[in-house]
Amino acid sequence: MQKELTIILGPTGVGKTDYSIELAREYGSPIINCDSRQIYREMDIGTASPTAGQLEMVRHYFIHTHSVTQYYTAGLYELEAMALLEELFKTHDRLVMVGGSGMYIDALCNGLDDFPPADLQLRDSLMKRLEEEGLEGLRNELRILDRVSYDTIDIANPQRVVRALEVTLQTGRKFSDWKSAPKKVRPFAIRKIGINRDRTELYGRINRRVDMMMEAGLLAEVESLLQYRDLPALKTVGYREIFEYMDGKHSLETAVELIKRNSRHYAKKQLTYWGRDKDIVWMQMKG
RNA sequence: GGUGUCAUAGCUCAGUUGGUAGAGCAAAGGACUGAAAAUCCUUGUGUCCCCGGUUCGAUUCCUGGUGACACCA
Repeated sequence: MQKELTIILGPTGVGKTDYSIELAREYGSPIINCDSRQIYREMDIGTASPTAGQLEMVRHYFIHTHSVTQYYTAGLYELEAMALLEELFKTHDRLVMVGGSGMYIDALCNGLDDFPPADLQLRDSLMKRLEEEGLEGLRNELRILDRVSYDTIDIANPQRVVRALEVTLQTGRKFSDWKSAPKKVRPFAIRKIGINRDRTELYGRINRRVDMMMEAGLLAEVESLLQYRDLPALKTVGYREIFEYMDGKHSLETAVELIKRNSRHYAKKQLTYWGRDKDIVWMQMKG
C-alpha cells in the first residue's frame, strides 16, 4: 500500500492543533510537529504548544525536543523529520503532520539544496560589515562574485544578500550554482490540507489567544528566557515584544497589543506564503 | 451660562500665505532555498463637521449652528 503523509497547515490561531488530534486519532497516527518554534523546549506558552492533556491523547514528535541554545534550521528539520518518517512508516500507512512553518513544510516536501552548514562566524562578520558599510557594499561584492544571485534575489533584503554572500564566500562556489538541483521525490504520497477562517474571525481568535497566554503566565516564561534573547529562536512574536517591555520601551499593555498585531501580521504572511501552493486543499472552519 | 481652543483617511495628527490634501499607525496585497513566528517590497479620494456669506474659486477667510475639550462662573 502506498504510504501517505497528511500535512495540516494554516495560519496561527486557526485551530490546527485540535483538528490534527482529531485526524490523528482517526488514522491511528502519531503527530509530527512542523512548527519551527514549538520544537523548542524552553518556549511553551508563547508558541501555543499543545497542552499536557493533548500530548497525552496522541504521541507527538518534535514538540519541545530541542533547545533554543542549539542552532536549528529548516535544513536540519528536513533531515531529522525525513529520518523519523522513514521509521514511522514501517509501522503506519498514514501519518499526520501539523504546523505553521511554511518553509519547514516545503523543506520536507520538496527538499532543500545541499548547502553546507552555515558558518556562523562568517555570518557575524558579514552582519558587522552590513552595519559599517551598509547594504550597498555587500551588494556590490555580490554583484562581482555571483551576478546571477544579484539579479534574482531580493536585493533590498539584507538577510538575503548576506546569505548569498555567506554561501559563496564560504564554499568558493556561487550561491546561485547551489540552487540548481531539482526537487527531491519523497517515497510517500503527500496530501496538504489548509485550514482557514474568515479573516475577522481569525483575528478575533488570535487576539483572544494572546490574552489567554498572558493569563497563563507568558510574562514569567519570557522573563526566564532573558539570557537567550539574542538567539534566533527568541526573535519570535510574543517574546520580542515582552523583552522590549522589560527594556522599558513600552508598557506591558502596549506589549500585549503589539503581540496581537504582530500575530495578525504573521497569520497574513502565512496565508500569502501558501497562496501559490496549488497542492493545498483548503478547508473553511467556522465557529 | 460666559470665554477660549479644536473639528482633515478606520486611529493619531500635519498641511494648504484661498487653486479640493499627506505622514505615522491600522488595513490590504506581494516576495520567499538552512534566521522563516525571520527578513524584505508595494498600496493613501477622504462629504477636509453642517448651513450660509465674501471670492473667478473656500477644506483654508467671515457669520451662525452642532460637537469635543479647557478655563471662568
